[in-house]
Amino acid sequence: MTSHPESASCPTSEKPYHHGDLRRQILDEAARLLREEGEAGLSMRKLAQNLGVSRTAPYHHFADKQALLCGIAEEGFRRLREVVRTPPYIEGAEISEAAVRVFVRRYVQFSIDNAEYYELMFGARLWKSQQLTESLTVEAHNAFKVYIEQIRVWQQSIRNPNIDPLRFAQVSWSTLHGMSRLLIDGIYLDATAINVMSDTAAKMFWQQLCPPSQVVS
Amino acid sequence: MTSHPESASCPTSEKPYHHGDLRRQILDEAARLLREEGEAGLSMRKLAQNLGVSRTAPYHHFADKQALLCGIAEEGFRRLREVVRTPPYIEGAEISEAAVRVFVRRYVQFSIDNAEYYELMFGARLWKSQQLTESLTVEAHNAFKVYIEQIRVWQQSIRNPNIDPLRFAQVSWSTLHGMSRLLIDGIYLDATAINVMSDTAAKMFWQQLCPPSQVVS
DNA sequence: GTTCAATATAGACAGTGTCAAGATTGCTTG
DNA sequence: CAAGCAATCTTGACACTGTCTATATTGAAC
Repeated sequence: MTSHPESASCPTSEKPYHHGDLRRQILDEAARLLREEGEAGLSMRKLAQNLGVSRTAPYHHFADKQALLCGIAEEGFRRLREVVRTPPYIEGAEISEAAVRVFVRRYVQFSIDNAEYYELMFGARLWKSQQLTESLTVEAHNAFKVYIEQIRVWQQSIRNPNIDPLRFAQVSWSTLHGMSRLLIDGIYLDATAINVMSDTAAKMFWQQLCPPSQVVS
Repeated sequence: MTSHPESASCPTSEKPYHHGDLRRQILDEAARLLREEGEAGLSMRKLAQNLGVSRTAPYHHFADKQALLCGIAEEGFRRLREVVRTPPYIEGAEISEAAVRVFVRRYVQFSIDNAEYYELMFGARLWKSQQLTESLTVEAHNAFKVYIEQIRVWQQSIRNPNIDPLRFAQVSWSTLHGMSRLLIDGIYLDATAINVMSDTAAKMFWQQLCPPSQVVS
């Protein structure tokens, strides 16, 4: 009576009791739901249903919804770190305005291409909750550190002692973050202007890093 | 005779059937809940209960929760407009870096002092919903227009034809918005650095508006 | 004084996060 | 190979949410 014909042993058709890859699939499906339906469209129950498991199955992989969101954000930070780290200039060569331009465009593009991650990564939902996962905290601080390091490299390349790397990092990141959010949240609607805006920001950064020494006019 | 002992005429003790000032009180209590408990702490039911009315009473003043949020955001935009509009410099006098500094500090301070409003005003919850109230849309666009107008005044005061007002408005607003969000969302934690950051941003803006024409060193 | 629109109410429904208790499985250790 | 154990999955239950419907009360207009 306990185990009958349809029980298990047929991994392809009938689902086995143990899913095997659930955690991974939860993360992916959750991101998909976020992207396609927004935060309101993501619920633990719908998630479970879409994956064909019971409502409470996800709770064996994430303590609660908050922990799941932390898990998604964590992946986002790993991706972002790669974007920030990849040098936009030829190794060893001096930094240029073009390199800054590439960097800015790359950041903004990342935030748009990974909007559902970005919103979580920097949303009040996580940061004001005081319930951040240990691993998320680590991953996030890593990303920040990489950014500051990047700025420091620029500064040293430029040899401009007037720049305080921390301050410049804070303000420039604010600009990137602000642009990203305004685009993601649907306040800046004109998507065709993204690159122009990015380049304007890059020019502003560049004039900070390397102020013009001559009058042009 | 219509008015019985407990009916009206005694506004202090027994509640009359018609509340009289419900819409106003809903807006205030909602903002209070948002501020003290965050978005998760705001529910239509709790709101009604706190005000001593039935669960569905608020629905006679706001079509749904979304409309209520729009109402709150609308008030925020009205406040913001005043902040942006108030000239930070002596009327008629030429703009100065100090004036820009005042402007930046004022914006950031507004976003912090009215964090619960700011989050709604620029949150995806409203802007991506495609369900903005008519009046909110108007109010928001007004705020944007005032900002751009402000930039245009600066540019004309400076007489720098190299500045494209629209572009500069977009990027500078991104910086202000980014700083505000990072502070509000609890990512930038060091509140003592707010003014320093603001001033760094102001300096960056100023160098854009009015690039130094001489080498200092 | 009657009528009407504005405002308030209780009842009901589907949906949510998540806790508790029990069922099923695969790995480990004897 | 057997037993046991921890990981995994399940159903049941609870309190809470937004919001629809139908009903009741009121202040003001005619």
